[in-house]
Amino acid sequence: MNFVPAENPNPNYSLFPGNHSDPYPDELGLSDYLILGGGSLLEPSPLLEVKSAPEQVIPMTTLGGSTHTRAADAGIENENEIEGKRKVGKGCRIAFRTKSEQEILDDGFRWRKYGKKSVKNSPNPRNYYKCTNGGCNVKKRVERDRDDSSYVITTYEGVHTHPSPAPFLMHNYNNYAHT
DNA sequence: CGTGTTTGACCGGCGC
DNA sequence: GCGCCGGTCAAACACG
Repeated sequence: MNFVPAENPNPNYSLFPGNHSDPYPDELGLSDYLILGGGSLLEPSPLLEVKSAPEQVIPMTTLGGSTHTRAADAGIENENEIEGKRKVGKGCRIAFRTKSEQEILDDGFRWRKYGKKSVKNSPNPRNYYKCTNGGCNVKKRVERDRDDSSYVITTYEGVHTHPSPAPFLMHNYNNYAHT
């Protein structure tokens, strides 16, 4: 059960950019995130556009030329790993690198685990989740940083076609995401 | 019984 | 064509 009542919100809620007035609350350990998308891809989710430190957001189109960017910090070795597989119209992807003991960062949505794979060059497995809401195709994958296992890398892919089931998030969704 | 997890099988893309 | 690799499927299982 990922649902958390509004009167007792999981602290991890605040790690999600849409849930906090400051998307980089250092005291909470959120160190970085990337928006993997833009350019020819679909528009990023309005929910994810709530950010105040644009210098830390690296559009996919700028990642290719640099030998070492925050992409590497996030455990993404090269542009192929970012652009690869699904160059065509799969929507926005965004990766968070979060310092956390927990691997499951409750973002207010309900996720069903559908796979687990060990990845090359990493001692840590990667877990695959789908949003359980019918018709919503959003996926996320969660893995620990290959180099520093105190960090969790969470990658979201797609845009939710529905509001969060959590009232706490609903407020933010209504504020930021409705068009 | 409904819902979510586990886990090996399977599949498709890519490089050689 | 073959093997590697990342991603997904689905049957079995666990648990309320």
